[in-house]
Amino acid sequence: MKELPKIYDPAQVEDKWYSEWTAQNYFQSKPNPDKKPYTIMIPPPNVTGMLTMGHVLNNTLQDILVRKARMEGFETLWLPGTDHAGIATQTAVEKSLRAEGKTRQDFSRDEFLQLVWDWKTKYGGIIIKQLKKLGVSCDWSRERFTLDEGLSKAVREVFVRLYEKGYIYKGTRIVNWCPVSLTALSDEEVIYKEVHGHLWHIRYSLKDDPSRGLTIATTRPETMLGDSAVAVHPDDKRYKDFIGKTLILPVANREIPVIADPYVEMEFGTGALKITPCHDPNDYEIGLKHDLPFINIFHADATLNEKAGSDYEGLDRLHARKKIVAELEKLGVLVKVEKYIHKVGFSERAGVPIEPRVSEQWFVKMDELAKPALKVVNEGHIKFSPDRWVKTYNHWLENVKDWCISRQLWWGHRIPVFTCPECGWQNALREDPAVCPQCGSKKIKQDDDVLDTWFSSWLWPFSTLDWPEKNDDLKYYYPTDDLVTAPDIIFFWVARMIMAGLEFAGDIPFKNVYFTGLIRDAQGRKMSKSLGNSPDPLDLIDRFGADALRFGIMLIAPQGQDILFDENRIETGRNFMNKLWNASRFVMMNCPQDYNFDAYDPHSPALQTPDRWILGKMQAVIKSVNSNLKKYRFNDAAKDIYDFTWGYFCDWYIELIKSSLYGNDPVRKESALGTAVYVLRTILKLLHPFAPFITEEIWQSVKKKDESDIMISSWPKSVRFTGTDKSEEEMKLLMDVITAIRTIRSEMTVPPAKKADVLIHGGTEEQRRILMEKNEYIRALAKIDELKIASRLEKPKLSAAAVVENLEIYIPLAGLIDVEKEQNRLNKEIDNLKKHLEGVRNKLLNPHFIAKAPENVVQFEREKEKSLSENLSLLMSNLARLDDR
RNA sequence: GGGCGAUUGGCUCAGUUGGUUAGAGCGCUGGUCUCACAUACCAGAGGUCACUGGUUCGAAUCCAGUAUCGCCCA
Repeated sequence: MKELPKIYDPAQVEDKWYSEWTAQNYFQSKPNPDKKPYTIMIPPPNVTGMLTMGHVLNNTLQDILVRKARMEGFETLWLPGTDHAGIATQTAVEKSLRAEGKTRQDFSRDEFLQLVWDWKTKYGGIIIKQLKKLGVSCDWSRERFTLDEGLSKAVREVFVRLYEKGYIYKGTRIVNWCPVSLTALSDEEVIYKEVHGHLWHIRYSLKDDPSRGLTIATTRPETMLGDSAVAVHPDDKRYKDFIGKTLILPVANREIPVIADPYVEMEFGTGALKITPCHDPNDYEIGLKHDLPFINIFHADATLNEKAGSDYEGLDRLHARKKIVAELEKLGVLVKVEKYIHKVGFSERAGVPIEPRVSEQWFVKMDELAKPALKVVNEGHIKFSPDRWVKTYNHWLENVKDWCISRQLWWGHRIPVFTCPECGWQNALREDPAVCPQCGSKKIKQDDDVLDTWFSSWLWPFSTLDWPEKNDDLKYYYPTDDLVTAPDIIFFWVARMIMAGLEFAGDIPFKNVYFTGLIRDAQGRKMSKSLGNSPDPLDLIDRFGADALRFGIMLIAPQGQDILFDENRIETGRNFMNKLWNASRFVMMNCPQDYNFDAYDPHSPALQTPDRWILGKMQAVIKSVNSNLKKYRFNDAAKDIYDFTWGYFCDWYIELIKSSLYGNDPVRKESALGTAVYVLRTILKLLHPFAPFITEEIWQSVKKKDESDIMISSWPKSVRFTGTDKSEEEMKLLMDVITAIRTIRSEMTVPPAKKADVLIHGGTEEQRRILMEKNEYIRALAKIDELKIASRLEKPKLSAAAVVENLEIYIPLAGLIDVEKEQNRLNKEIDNLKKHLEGVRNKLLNPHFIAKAPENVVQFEREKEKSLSENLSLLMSNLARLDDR
């Protein structure tokens, strides 16, 4: 037998097994009519992204589901891939160009795209490599990318179908504009953050009577250069006679009307609202309604343009704001400045405030797509877990707005709409035309914009299976089974995938959605690059091992709750792996060279009480792990395995069997060793989805001759063994007695090396029989020299006492006993019992309780009362006799 | 403004159908390098379950309200 190191070193093991599994093609899946499929599509990370703790959580969860399904005999496909992350990737490339003093406009579109592809090749593989470090069992032969040929074909097909159906249209609208990325964004890409700003109160005076005027309140004074009106509520008595009059806009000195609109909130600010139709979505609506002029004062990069006047042209938003506030002050029209906290929309990617901008964009009509998507979730065809997310989903879909899908970028799927400048023909096409289909002009031109990245992601569950091509894969794997994702992309992605699945693939894209929590730092803050509070998972893997990271995260990932990350959770994971390693080392050290792993029979009558007991506990843990995983209670399943392995198998069972292993009885030795191996093998299987590497490594030493690797082995089944109930009872008594003796020893500070004598008396004949029969376990685990068990024994002088289930336990401690200490100990125990007993008696004295509580509960309390009072009197008499020296 | 979630030892969290003295890990205290493991072992201390009311024989658990914190939407 090879001597194993005392400390488990994951670095020696993890990469080795990953290469082995890959070499064996274990992750690869092919449609197999003899097996049921189990499919998960990975939420594709950004191709140029780096692995975050969120990815670790999300992908570990998927790997657990997938590895378990594989062991259960499903034809398992976990399909991986990445998305092209339009804005993020293009921004990254442009940034690197800027470092060389260049912009994308210095290149042709094709040249620039080549640069992005180069960039993708250089950095694109990183996150995939990182995922492999984590141990995920994806079918890499099927890895997809949202911009690859097949997926692009799907995107184009979908666009054309929607266009032909009239669901895609082009329109001039006010949209969310990112002044850094210089593109439109969808509503979902805007994040609202609380900002400490100001509310400036500015007086606009009447043209006809400058002594009178209206005071408006605004958070963005610089936009007043684009004002077209001031609106008041039609019922607002204060302003009734202003309606229809003309105001002079300060600084710009333009004339603007006062209009009435019920949209204005009378209570907010001054009740008078400046209307800037080009720079606020609500003002835009009012502008349309009242046919106001639209004055755009911003360039695309949110610097002011010539319409803002020569004093302001070229300034950015914030400089213009400062300047105009100073000017208003000088003019004496700045009435008041209040501090004001309000929400401002920021660009999700660039992190700057978005600037509403009127522009021509492409939209998808959503209302018809939303209806069936609502239905399948509300009728339970797709289940959300936790199910409270259904409400959020419903709310969004019931109020869904049209989706702005055009982006003013180059990196992405170019919108397949072609226009002929000669004859005005326009259409969306599946193939690029050489000439205008109508007039034959060669000047036919494709739209310049690309599609929102999510316009490819929403097709992911079927585009990855080569839709629109009809093939066996699609038929076999679609609909997929589980989707694991974070709730922050429920609108971006989950809802849209459901719509797309129903509309294009003709069925739901998945049956279950599990929403993970978000990982936060130990102070509860979101992990972010700017805070620098996000640990690098690769660094954690280096230090603790992937298994420890995975298991540690699973232990702290309660269902659907946010997770506060703390490194010592990963330490707990590492310690557990080490514990398992050493327990396995112990078992193997006791296996003879030629040990036959096939010979063991868990039903053998030769098995001892501890053997049957641990088999019973194992039984329970298999059941519990199964039921918890079914309910997506990953942390509970992890804890089941942890508690069983550490708390029962290591702390008790291994200690209990040492006497058998080191003893001379071959039958007992065989039973103990066989059971230990059998239980260990089961632990490894149960743990394998959580900690694939270490379990595979250990498995090689305990597998049977004809068995292969653990990752393709079979999932443990619940089997009933005989005699587990009886062994459970006996073991409980044994463990209680051992713990009681240990407690006395510890509290009386009997040195662990010193063996003590113990006398046990009282109790029932059956109890004494059990203790007699198993006395060697008590001797070994409680470190006892002489053990006497009888119905009546005299309490030795100078001894400490404990009571367990009406058995009295005495430990003679001549020379060691501290009478006062023992007195305190007994008194404390007596107080405890008294308090408990009082509660029980109060219940029993309550006639309503006796009358209304179920019979078994009443009976239970009666029995409790009996045993508590007996224990109490035994302890009290021991206390009384303490002075007998 | 609307919705969702959280509040349980010093910290982070379990507690599933209301019923045993509310559990765990970390931290803390005392003792052990005991021949698998000091990344360990043994023992212990520590909680009026945010607050107020209600339902019930019985509430951490169900209901209503309040407070604080967080998230989403407008």
